[in-house]
Amino acid sequence: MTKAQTPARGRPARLSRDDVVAVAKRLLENGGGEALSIRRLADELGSSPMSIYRHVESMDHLIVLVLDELAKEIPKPDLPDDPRERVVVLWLALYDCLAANPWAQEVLAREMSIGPSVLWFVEEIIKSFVDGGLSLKRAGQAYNLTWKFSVGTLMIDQGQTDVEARHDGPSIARQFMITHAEGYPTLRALMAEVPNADHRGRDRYLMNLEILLDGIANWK
Amino acid sequence: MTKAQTPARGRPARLSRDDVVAVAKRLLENGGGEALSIRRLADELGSSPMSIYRHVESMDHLIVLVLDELAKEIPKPDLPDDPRERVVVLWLALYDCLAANPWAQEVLAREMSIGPSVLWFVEEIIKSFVDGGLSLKRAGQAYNLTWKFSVGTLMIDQGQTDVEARHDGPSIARQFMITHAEGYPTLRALMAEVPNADHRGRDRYLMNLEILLDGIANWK
DNA sequence: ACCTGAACACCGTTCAAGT
DNA sequence: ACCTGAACACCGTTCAAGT
Repeated sequence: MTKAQTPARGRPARLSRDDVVAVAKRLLENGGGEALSIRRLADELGSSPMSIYRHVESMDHLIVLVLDELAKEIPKPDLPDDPRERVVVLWLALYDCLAANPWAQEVLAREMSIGPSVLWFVEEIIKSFVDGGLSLKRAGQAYNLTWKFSVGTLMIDQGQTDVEARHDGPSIARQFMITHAEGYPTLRALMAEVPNADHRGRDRYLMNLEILLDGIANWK
Repeated sequence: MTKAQTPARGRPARLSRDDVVAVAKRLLENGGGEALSIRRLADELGSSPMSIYRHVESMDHLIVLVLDELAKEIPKPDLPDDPRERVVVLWLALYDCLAANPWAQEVLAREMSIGPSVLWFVEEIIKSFVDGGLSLKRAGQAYNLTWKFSVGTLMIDQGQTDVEARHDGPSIARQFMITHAEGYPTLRALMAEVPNADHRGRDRYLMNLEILLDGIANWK
């Protein structure tokens, strides 16, 4: 009860950090990365921009807090006995959460960091790699590799979806590609054989993850 | 000579698209992603912000043009006979260019796209996968997988470096991690065994790429 | 202790006008 | 055809003052 020892003094707090973080999260959920700003947050809370800074240090700090709030909500999956299956199940849980919350990727790009609440997943993934036969150090490296691959996947897939939505149609980049493929026979053949190739989505993520795990299993 | 058929009319152009793109690139090289803005660009060119829009459609369009300018400069490596070695050499050339130009990753995160000038690399990588025994479709998928991994690597490594530079010291996220690792035995053991684990750099990228290629070679 | 208003130094983009 | 100035609707953050 250390808190009760300090008697209430000065103006009573109308806002709390939890309020600020909760509203920030709601703004992101409703309007994506662009919807979050200190000023809009203050509007939504009926306060002045500066009152936000009583409760969080900066925009960067706020982002870390919101990401952690999201991480808390990820349902912890049942863990199979087989270590490799466990890695797949754990990564799919993280993938599903991030894929369902595109704003999280946007803010991940702004401040590349994770809060304490994902540590359960990190712990279980590394442990699974160890159970699968890797040394502790190798398991850490394997975790790092799967993390890089997962972030790359989410960023690129979401980035493509965003660009398509903005220009309603294939992105500027894909148009460039189509227009300039003439000189490149393999590329042209590929575009002819699979013209609507789409490398996005959960199934493709799973397939690529399995390839990665094959490579890791083969580690010398 | 179609151009000469239109006689010069109206005010002569003081700016050109090439000028605009060149100065934008210089701003990025000197000051990173934050240094590029339409207004600063106009200042640097001695013009008003609006004159930029005569030569590029928007900020997004400008970013695509600057990235393509960078891609043009990537030296094309000598290609070994062995298809797998070829893939490694090609990806390392792309990695080296992007690792040497951190601003490119920042703008890659803003507008996820590539211009026509990287197509030579894409062509050669996909061709190498085909030469290595993959079907055309599989080769396209393999390219996409290595691209996702590469982008993830660059983003995360650079993101970590940025955050460390801003807070001069371990990032907020890493401090969270250290503080909260108590409940997680594997994590704690890993931090004790390799306290200064650094997963960044060219050697690690190469090592992970080889793991990926092992997994791809194992494709059923 | 907490909150506010005004200000600083910026953004991308649009509009109507100038040469 | 190309460029400009003024304006619109925003940013994050600092400072000094109010309750």
